[in-house]
Amino acid sequence: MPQKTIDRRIQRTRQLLQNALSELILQKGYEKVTVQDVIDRANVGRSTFYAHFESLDQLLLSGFEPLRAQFEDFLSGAEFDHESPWALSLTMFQQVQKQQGGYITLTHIQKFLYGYLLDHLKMGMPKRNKNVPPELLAHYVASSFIALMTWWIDNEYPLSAEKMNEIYRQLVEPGTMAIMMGG
Amino acid sequence: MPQKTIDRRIQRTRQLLQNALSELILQKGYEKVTVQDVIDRANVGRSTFYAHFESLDQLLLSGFEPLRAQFEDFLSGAEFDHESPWALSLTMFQQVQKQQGGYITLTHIQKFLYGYLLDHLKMGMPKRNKNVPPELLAHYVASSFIALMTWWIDNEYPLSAEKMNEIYRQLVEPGTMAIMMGG
DNA sequence: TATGTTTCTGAACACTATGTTCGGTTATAC
DNA sequence: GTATAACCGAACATAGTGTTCAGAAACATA
Repeated sequence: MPQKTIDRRIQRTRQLLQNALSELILQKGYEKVTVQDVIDRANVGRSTFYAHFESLDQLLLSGFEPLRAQFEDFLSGAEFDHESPWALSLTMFQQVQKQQGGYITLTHIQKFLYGYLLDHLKMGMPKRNKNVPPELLAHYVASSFIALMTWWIDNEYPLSAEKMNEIYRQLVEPGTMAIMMGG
Repeated sequence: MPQKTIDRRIQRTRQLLQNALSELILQKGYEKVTVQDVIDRANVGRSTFYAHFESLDQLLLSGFEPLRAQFEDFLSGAEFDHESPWALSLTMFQQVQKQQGGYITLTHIQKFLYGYLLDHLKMGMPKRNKNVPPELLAHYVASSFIALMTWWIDNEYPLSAEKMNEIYRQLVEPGTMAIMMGG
């Protein structure tokens, strides 16, 4: 049973922590950020931090939640059941650029995407071709996507999302299709 | 001016530390290994560790050195100047499997490979096609390779190096060639 | 605006790890 | 055999983690 309203202090605290983490990640990279850094910058008590999150990872994930939920909705929507998995990529490029997600979250997107692709590949792939495990194919398609996304973010979005998506498909689709149709 | 012989104690200490690190990585993954773990298992004094390496990362890198040097030799050899970059991949699969390098070192291989590919792509690519930056192409080819390698290692080499190489080329070559020839 | 509840605070604590220092011990090269 | 270089390990300073708890502050609600 969800609360009607959430205590303003809670919202405030979480927001402060998330903002502090974001800024610190930009400054020195996630690996080097400590809980101490975050609570210092957010000006929040140590115990308060642990009352809300049990680790830095959790705090990071909590910020990613809206984006993740959005993708989940999108992926479970009926509209794409009969489309190929490729229909996803453009939206993903666009969403990531819009939200300026940063590549910190890409790991999570990758896992998510992998699971999705694996399902769809298992359905859509003929039984032949034991040669190439669907897990490998899904891993490749997801990894390639993340690779392009990483380059794109690192270089501060030098091309449009549409162009990136076009390149992605040009690169990945031919080889994948060939193998799926029975290499 | 390099030493004629290296003090046996030095060799012994470094070997012990490297072995200890390898074993610990297999047991619990690099991220969770501490200096304390390493010196305990190697049975080496704390100060001794720091006399040889200034961090765990350095110790890790030192173990990677032979493999890296080998690749460097290989890549700078004349024999492949007129071959396509694809000639590399099989050897790499084979080498990594032989040396049981583990994916810890893959980051370094990737950087290395990226530089190599970028050089060769800039040479071999017509001037047309400003659309797709060679940096992106090199990044993609290197990343895909690392992706397949990662999957292969994670799953404990379920396919032969030859088979992996074949799949890699089937997946990556068509799209890449199409773009290089002027997508 | 009074009240009971929830949240925040911050200091104290136990713990784990890092990296340095230094006097004493041991192995090695020659 | 001896000088030297490497090793040892305990002690120390530093820094981070995660927990606890009593008191202060903010909040929702009526």
